[in-house]
Amino acid sequence: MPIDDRRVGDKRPGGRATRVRTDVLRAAAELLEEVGYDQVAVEDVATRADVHKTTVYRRWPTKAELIAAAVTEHSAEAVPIPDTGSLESDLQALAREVAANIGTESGGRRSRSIAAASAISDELAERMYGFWADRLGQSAAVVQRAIDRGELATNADANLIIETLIGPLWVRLLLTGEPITETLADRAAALVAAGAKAGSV
Amino acid sequence: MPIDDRRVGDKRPGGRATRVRTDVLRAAAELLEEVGYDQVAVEDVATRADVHKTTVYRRWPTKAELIAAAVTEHSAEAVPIPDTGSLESDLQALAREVAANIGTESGGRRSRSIAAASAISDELAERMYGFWADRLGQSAAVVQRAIDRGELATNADANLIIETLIGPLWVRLLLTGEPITETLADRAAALVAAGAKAGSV
DNA sequence: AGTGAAACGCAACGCAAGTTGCGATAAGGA
DNA sequence: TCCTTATCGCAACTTGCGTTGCGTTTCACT
Repeated sequence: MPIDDRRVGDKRPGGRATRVRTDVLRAAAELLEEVGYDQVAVEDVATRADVHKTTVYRRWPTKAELIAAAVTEHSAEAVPIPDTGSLESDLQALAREVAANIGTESGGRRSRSIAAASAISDELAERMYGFWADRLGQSAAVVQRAIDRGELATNADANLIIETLIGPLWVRLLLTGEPITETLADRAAALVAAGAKAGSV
Repeated sequence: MPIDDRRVGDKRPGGRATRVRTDVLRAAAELLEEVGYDQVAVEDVATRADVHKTTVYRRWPTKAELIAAAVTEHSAEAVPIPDTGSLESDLQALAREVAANIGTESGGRRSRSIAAASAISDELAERMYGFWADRLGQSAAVVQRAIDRGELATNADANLIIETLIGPLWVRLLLTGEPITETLADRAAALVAAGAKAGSV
């Protein structure tokens, strides 16, 4: 259970406590993208945030908690859900978005660390699961709109379609290590869109 | 670079050295499936294998190397590539196979640890990439056969199709944590098969 | 059987992660 | 402004991973 439950609206929203919190999370996110989860030392995070090691450990009991907090803080920012008018282009936009996020050197390192979190501890895994279920659930809206437009049958599996769309990107990131390009995103989107439509006939 | 380059045909294939090797790798694989990567202590592996901690460290310089060796040893065993006569059923068989491997409690823990390896060190990641590239490359044969049969266009992207097939399974394992069932495998196979055929028109 | 080389067991060590107690400081309200 | 409380800095400590040196055992080959 994270000690860090400070949010906007708490007792001291604008004081030192909040500044320390944001500084530490930012430093953690930076280091994560630079060297990867395993190479991140909590003490280095503290140093970069101009804070003492003890302070970090008091807020986030373990390195895993700290990284999880930093990642969710960063990723919770913007989740643009495309609405271009057709399933193909919506899926393409989604896939390109994911590819842009995990396809870069730093983004890849960050994303790999996220995935690795589920292997660290079951408790941490649960937190990440909730995060992703929510995020993919939001993306599923494009499928629902396609159903509403009559592009897909009413029984189309929105979750499966989204999971299958981003699947090859994550497989490349975590398993084969092959490059994650915009072209790949486009092809995956075309493949999944075609399959979804064909399957819903 | 792993010290462990002993193979069948080496200097002392039947002696203590080989027994130690197999015992340690088996113990490591067991513990990995029981508690997950992060909770595996090298000393515990040594104890379970009735071997001293030092011996393990001499063969495998780091915990990551040890786990990687244990995993590849286990996974390199059987890779049945289905050949049922149609793309749909071949993809279904492949997906079911993967689902059976990563869908169980222990298999899931093992697979998560494999994926986490790419976040541990770049060197270790390279090893795993090679392993998976080879494995998925073998699976791509079913797509090639479909092309040969005329089910798919000659320019069908075999790698993409395989990556998209297993994608949703791995996404569930690593991101959303949702159950990985045979039904899911069947649906993913149907979706990808339909998409591959539609896209190749 | 004997012999050199390789591998193992054992104990001790170095090092970094994570913890704890206490004094100092900053925030919010009277 | 003053006072209470929460938070931080600091230093010392504990713990466990990974390492090293050395004596002992086992293997493969005469």
